Amino acid sequence: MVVTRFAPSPTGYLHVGGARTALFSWLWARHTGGKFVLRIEDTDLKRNTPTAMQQVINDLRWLGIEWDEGPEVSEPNGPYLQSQRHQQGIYDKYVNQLLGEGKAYYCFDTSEELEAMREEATDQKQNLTYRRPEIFPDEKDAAKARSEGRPVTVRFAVPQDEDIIVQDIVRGEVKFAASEIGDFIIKKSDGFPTYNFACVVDDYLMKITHVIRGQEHLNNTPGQQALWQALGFGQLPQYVHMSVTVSEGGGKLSKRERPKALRQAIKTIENIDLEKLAQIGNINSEELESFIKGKTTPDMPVIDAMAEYIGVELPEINIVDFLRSGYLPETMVNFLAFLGWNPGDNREIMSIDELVRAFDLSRLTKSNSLFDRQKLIAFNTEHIKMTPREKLLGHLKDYLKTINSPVLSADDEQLKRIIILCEGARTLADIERKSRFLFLENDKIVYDDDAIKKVLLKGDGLDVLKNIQAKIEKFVTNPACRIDGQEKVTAEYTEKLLRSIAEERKVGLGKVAQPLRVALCGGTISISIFEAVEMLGKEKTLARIDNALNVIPAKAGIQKNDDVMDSRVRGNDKKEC
RNA sequence: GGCCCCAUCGUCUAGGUCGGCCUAGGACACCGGGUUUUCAACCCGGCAACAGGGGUUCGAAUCCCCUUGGGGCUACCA
Repeated sequence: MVVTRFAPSPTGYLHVGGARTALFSWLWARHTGGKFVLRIEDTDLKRNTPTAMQQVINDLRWLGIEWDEGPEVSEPNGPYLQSQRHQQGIYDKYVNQLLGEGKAYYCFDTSEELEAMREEATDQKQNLTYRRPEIFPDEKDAAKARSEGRPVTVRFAVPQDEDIIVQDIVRGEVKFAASEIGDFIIKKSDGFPTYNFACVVDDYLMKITHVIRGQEHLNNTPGQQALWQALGFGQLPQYVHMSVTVSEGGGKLSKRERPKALRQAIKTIENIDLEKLAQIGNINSEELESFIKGKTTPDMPVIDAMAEYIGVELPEINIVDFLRSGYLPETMVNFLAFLGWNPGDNREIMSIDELVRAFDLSRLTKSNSLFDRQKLIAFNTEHIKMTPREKLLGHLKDYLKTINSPVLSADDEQLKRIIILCEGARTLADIERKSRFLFLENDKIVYDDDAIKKVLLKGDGLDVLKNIQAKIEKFVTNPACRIDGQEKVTAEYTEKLLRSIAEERKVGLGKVAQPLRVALCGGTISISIFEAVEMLGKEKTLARIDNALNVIPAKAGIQKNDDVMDSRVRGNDKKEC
C-alpha cells in the first residue's frame, strides 16, 4: 500500500510551496487508495513557534487536505511530533546503534572551528567534506568533552566505497560521488536529531513508501539513502523530487517576499512617520530600523499590520493570504496541482475529485514553474462559476468572517441574491466590494474622488441626480406617479425610471445610472444599480442622493444652482408621471 | 567557487519513453472587434515558441555532446 507524508517544520503559516508538496502527497495517496501521514518536524527549538502547528493544520483543512495519520487524527505509529519522539528516545536508539557499529562517531568541534574549516575548503574551491578521524572517539572522550564544556555531536560516517545512485521518479537516475558527501551531523549538541536523521528514521518507522518533496531536497537524498542502508532498513522508499515553484521576480517562491515587498514600499513613501509605524506594528523603533535595513524580519502579524497601515498590498504567499484575498479552496487545490503536473489532455479547470482520479506521479514536470497570479485569478473565476450556489454561500460567509466585513449582517437570502447579481466575479472580494455599501450606514459611505469628478461634476451628473431624486420622491408621495401601481421601489421600477430619464435626455443609460451609483455607493463599481435601489429601500436611497447633492458640490467648491435646476425638474414632473 | 537539476509561445504546458502523425495543440496574458447601467463575465478574430552550436539519421522539438541561460543545495534549518 502506498503511504505518503507531509512533514512540515512549523515555523509559520503554511505557504504555497508547502501546500503544493502536501497536495501532491495527498493526491497520490488518494489516487492509489493509500494513506497520507502528517508529521511535524519540530526538532529546531530556535525556529519553531508554538502556534505554527495549529496554523498549518488549519490551512491544510481549509484546502481539504485531510490526513489519515497524524496529530488530532489517528496515531498508530505515533507520536507524530518529532520533539515528542525525541523525548521517547526513538532517535537516540538508532544513533547508538550506529555508534556501536562504528558507523557514526562523536565530534567536538565548535562552530568557530567548523567555520574555519569551511573557509579553508572554499579557498581550495571545494565544499567542506568533514575530515573523518582515523580513530573514532569513545564514550570516555565524549564525557570528557562534555565536562570541558565542548559541544558534542554525532556524525554519520558516509560509506566511501562507491558512488550513490538515487532513483528518482521524476528525474531517473541521479549519481553522486561518495567523496562529495561529507560525514554529516545526525545528532546535535543539544541532543536533538538533525532533519536528515529524524526524517530517515521516521520515514522507516511510519512505513512511508513514497517520499514526495521539493527538488531542494535532492542533494540531501544520497546521504539519507546511505543512512537508510546503514541502519539496515531494507527496501528504500521511492523518491519523488518535484520541480521548484518560482516567483515573478525569479528565484524560489519564498515567504520572505512579503516582508521584502513591505520594506520596499516603506522606502518609497516620503515623510513616513516611522514612530507611528513602529507603534502600529507593536515593535520599537530600533527593530523597525533594523527591518528597513534588511537586517531582521519581524513576525507575520507585525508585517501585516504595518502593510495595512500604509495601505500596501503584499503578494499572497501563505495559504491564508489567498483566503483573505477571496480565493476558493477548490481554486487553490486546482491551481497548485498544475504547478508541476498536468493530466496530459487539455483539461485545466478540474474539481478535486477529478484531480484525484487523474493524478499520476509519472506526469510530473521536470522544469520549474512560475506562480502566475493572473492565471490563478482566471482559475478562481471559473471555480466561482461552477461552484453550486449553496456551497459558494458557505465559502462567501467564511470569507466575510475572515475579513470581518459589514456584509456579515446580511441574511442568507440577501447573500444568495448578491451572489446571483455578481455572476462573473473573479474573487469573493469582488462580491464583497460590490455589495458592502448596502450594509453600511449612510454616513459611512466613502466617496471616491475620481468617481465624483468623472461622473458627477464633469457632465450634468448632478442634474441627472436631481431628476432621479424628484421622481422617486413623487413616487413616494403620489401614488399616481407609480408605474404599474407598484408600492415598493423595485428593481423593475427603477430600471423603467432610469430608462425613461435616459430617453428623455437623449443619452445612454450609463449617463443616468452612473450618477445614481456614485450617490448610493460612493464609487463606480457595484451590483446592478436597479437591484441596489430595491435592496437599499427608498429611505436610504433618497437620503444618500440628498447627501450626495449637498455634500459633493460643496466639497468640490462648486456653486449650486438650485433654483434653475429645481424649477426645471418640477416643471417637467407632471408630464413625466 | 563546488555539487545537482532544468531548458517548446510573455506565462503554465501538450508532444519527447516508440525520431516521420508537428506547416508544433490547449490555457492564461496581450492586441483588435462585438455585447453592456459600472466592474466583471460573455461572444468573434488575431499575435506568439522548439535557447545556440555541433553530431547520429533518409529524416530530430523528440537521441548524444558542448556552449549559454535559469534554478536548487552548499548549517549542530528543515
